[in-house]
Amino acid sequence: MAHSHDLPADLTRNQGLVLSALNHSEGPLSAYDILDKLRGDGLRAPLQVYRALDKLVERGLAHRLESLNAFVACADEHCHRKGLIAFAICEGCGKVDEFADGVIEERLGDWAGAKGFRVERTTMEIRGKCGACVGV
Amino acid sequence: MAHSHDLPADLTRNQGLVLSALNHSEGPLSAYDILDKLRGDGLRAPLQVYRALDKLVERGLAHRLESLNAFVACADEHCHRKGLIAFAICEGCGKVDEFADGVIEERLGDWAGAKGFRVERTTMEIRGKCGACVGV
DNA sequence: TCATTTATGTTATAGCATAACGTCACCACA
DNA sequence: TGTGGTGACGTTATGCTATAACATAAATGA
Repeated sequence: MAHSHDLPADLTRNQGLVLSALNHSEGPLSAYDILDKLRGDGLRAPLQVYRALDKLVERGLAHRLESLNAFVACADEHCHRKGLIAFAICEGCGKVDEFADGVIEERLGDWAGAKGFRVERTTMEIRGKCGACVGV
Repeated sequence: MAHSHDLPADLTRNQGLVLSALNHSEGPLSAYDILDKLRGDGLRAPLQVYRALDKLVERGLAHRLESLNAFVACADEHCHRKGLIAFAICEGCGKVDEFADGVIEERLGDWAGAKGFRVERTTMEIRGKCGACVGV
């Protein structure tokens, strides 16, 4: 759902515009979708959007969905969810649900420990139909 | 590691060429990487590669790595691994390790059940450094 | 002050993926 | 025998996603 929390005060203009576009969207947006929404605000080039997205993702204010090549605002109001986040993406309505699971993270850690693999980041994306769309 | 198992007999020429290219590669290949390797065998257009990849992925003989926009041969010799597969991608050497974890799958199922979400497929990709590359 | 860093704007280009068309080989079965 | 369906193939063109390279300007901090 589109939510209306205030943007962090220290965002730059472009970062603020991009985050705001994501916050007001019902679902994920591609960088080019965002650009189209923000042409009226003076943005002209993909790079302006990508640069803003980089910063937002870095700060955890937005997430990249690898399987869609698209971005969503972080669902957590105050945005400090740590560790592995999983996304459930509905193919019906396009909405994305975000959740964390300590057990999954732990299993992953076990596997990595056993293999000597140093985990830097993990993407976990579930595709399917959400409850509302299954009923149809 | 490049391995040398025989290809399934019922692959078409293009599918065989593409799978063979993946089998002989140390790491993931993009569709265009594959195309370049196979120009000598008569392939000319990206679509020829993408069509073959679609079939291979559908049959579980190859996997798509969403976070790389690239593809790998399935690591399982006889290729019938069912359910969720996780990939650990080394940023150092580029190699990909493939594993399955029943517990993770179960946790996912629990979450989905509680939400009424019908899971169709899941991608799980871990980025980091493999044991061999951490030491460096 | 002056050097460093960070954000910005712009053009051009690289890399990934599919649309839309036509052809051909194969196979089931009337 | 032939006829229709299916699935692979080949080709051209195009669209979507992402970054390189270069220039400018503003903020930071020793």
